[in-house]
Amino acid sequence: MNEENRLLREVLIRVAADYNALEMQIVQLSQQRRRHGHEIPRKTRWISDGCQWRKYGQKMAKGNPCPRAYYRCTMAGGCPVRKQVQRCAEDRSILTTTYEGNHNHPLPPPAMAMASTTSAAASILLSGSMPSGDGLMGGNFLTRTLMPFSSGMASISASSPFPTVTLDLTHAPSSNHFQRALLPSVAAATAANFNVPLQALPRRRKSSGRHSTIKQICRSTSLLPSTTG
DNA sequence: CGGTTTTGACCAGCGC
DNA sequence: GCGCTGGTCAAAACCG
Ligand SMILES: [Zn+2]
Repeated sequence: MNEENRLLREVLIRVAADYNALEMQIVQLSQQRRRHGHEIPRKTRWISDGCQWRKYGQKMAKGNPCPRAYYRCTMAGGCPVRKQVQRCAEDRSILTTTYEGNHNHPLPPPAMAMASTTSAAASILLSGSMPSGDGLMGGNFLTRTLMPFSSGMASISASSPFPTVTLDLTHAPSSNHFQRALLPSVAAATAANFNVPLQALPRRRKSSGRHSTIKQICRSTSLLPSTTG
């Protein structure tokens, strides 16, 4: 266990390093373009999750004055990813975003890089510490995994029935870039390790079929007004 | 003009 | 079976 933890730590540190490098590259590139007058258009600008979302519904919660919005990924035809966003009633600054399913198409480069690395980390973890008896994630070991990484800025917990990851970024620091990269990473990791055979449900309406689900609870620092996110 | 948001209708589950 | 409720459709409005 200790050995695995050490290994995991190294992997995570590596992830962090990769992310830092990528972010630096992005910043440099954007600055260069700004210098050259080639400002990145709003449309193709970086989106919160790295994907384009189309809103397809909104419902008012019964006892809450905060509506719930439903989005669908429009980056590729037939991308089964859905997303629903809900604001907390009392604390308007808290958003709860729920992603369901995994993308059908490649993600943007930074997210992809992070995703692959994170996936590798999760893979190592699974093969190493998991007794592989139940085949599913055995409790909170993903939590422990990403704990040193987050160290108070995010907590990850998983539930058994089907891949469900809950990120609580309520008190995250100013680096919300990190969140943007972390989210698709976790998504891809769960997709890679808990590859559920999509079970061709004939257009079921309810009962969010067997997909990996990711809940993200975060404060809306400046993230909320993201138009398509 | 194309794509997205808005917004009421609609429809399937589910509890009673 | 009935009505409530949450999720989705689709047409119109909206916007760059
Ligand atoms: Zn997608």
